[in-house]
Amino acid sequence: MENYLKCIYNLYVQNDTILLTDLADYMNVKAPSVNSMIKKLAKNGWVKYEPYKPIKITVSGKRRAAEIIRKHRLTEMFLCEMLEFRWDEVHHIAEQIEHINAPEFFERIDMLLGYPKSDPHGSPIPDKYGAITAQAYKRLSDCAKGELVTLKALNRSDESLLKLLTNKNIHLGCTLTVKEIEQYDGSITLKLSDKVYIVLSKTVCDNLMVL
Amino acid sequence: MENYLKCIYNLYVQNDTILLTDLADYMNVKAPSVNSMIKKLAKNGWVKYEPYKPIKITVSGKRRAAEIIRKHRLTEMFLCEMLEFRWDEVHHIAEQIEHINAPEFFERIDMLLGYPKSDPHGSPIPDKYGAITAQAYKRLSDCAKGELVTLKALNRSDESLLKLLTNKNIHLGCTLTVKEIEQYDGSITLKLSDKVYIVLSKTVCDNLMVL
DNA sequence: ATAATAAGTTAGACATATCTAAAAATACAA
DNA sequence: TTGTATTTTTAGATATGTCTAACTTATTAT
Ligand SMILES: [Mn+2]
Ligand SMILES: [Mn+2]
Ligand SMILES: [Mn+2]
Ligand SMILES: [Mn+2]
Repeated sequence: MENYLKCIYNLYVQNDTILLTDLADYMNVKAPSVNSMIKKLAKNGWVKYEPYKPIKITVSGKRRAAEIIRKHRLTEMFLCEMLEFRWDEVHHIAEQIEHINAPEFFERIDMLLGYPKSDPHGSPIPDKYGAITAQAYKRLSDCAKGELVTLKALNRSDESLLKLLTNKNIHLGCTLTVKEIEQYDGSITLKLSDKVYIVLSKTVCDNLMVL
Repeated sequence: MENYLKCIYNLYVQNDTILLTDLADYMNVKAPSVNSMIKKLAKNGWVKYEPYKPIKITVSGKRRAAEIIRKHRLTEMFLCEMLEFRWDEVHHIAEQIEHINAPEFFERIDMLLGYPKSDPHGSPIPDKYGAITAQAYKRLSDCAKGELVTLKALNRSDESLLKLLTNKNIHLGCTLTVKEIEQYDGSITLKLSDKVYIVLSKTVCDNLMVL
């Protein structure tokens, strides 16, 4: 249920109402599984369900989702900061630890980390009341030629994207100058440092959030 | 399955063969639940099962149990040492985290803690191959009048026992002198420090392992 | 040795979470 | 508007882990 709710929340951020089919795709289950789970979530008051209508997350659902996302992101931060994992190694562990029911545990982790505001991928960590501070970042792919920006967060942090970025020496906080934008496919040539130039595809740049 | 196996291991330490009924009691489930679970554990080669015979844990079962116990005890140690939880607060959290499937996670915790040999209750932490170093401690209740001993471990670490000890200022490593043994009920008067004398019941002393 | 008690097993139920196949409702498009 | 495609739902199966009630086997005591 927690994984469903988290997924619903993520889809909701992109689009107010959610198609059962999309949820099934993201969860890697079939439509009937989602259909029956949604009814349970609705019973808990976390989503609004009416037959044949798209799914809507409720206020209490958002709060509940934020709790789980908070645990996930605090865990990822803990793994990177305290246990020195790389940013591409933490997600699958956090995916498990986020379900641990022990508020004091996450409170202590939070304290130990000095109350971080974002996770190792730049995503905001909800506070313990479920409030998430919106980030005013823009896509690197929306930047103009000549702009100098700082990498602040990733949109989706698939392991393969993280590895690609690591290989190219790109990390949160690094500064990028847009040198060239290819009209044909939207790929961007960036200046990373003094003599280091790299080319990133549009697909990659869509997922890099900068300021 | 992991909780069953851990429980089987704990019972095995006390008694080579295990009664299904005892396991049911410890697991807080009914006999038919144990009966069906035992068959699954047997399929995995972790226990030997023959109808109407007592349960025997196999070598591979012991190794598997030790893995889980290792995760449990490392977690408890981490909670006390790094997150500053008290020894009576850690068990229920460890009971959950022991099921996390992420060997690298526990390796890092182990490293961060400096490869501890025992948990906050003095129980030995199995190494990553499942080997447990036996402890040569004796019960405080088996000590003679006049003996001076050090508290090394607890036999069973129920939250209520831990709280009782904390209230009386007794912790691992503290030295105790046996001053008086009451013939009637086996209760013991101990000298804790210069002018601090306390009385502990036989039941408590049975669970205090000393050297 | 027999009866009583304890321990273990089976059958059948329920809850959870998943699936496939088929049916129903809705949306879209010619 | 009418047919096609998409989305959602239902029915029925499978798997896991639990339960109660009833039955069987083993142990213990007289
Ligand atoms: Mn993640
Ligand atoms: Mn998860
Ligand atoms: Mn414990
Ligand atoms: Mn457990």
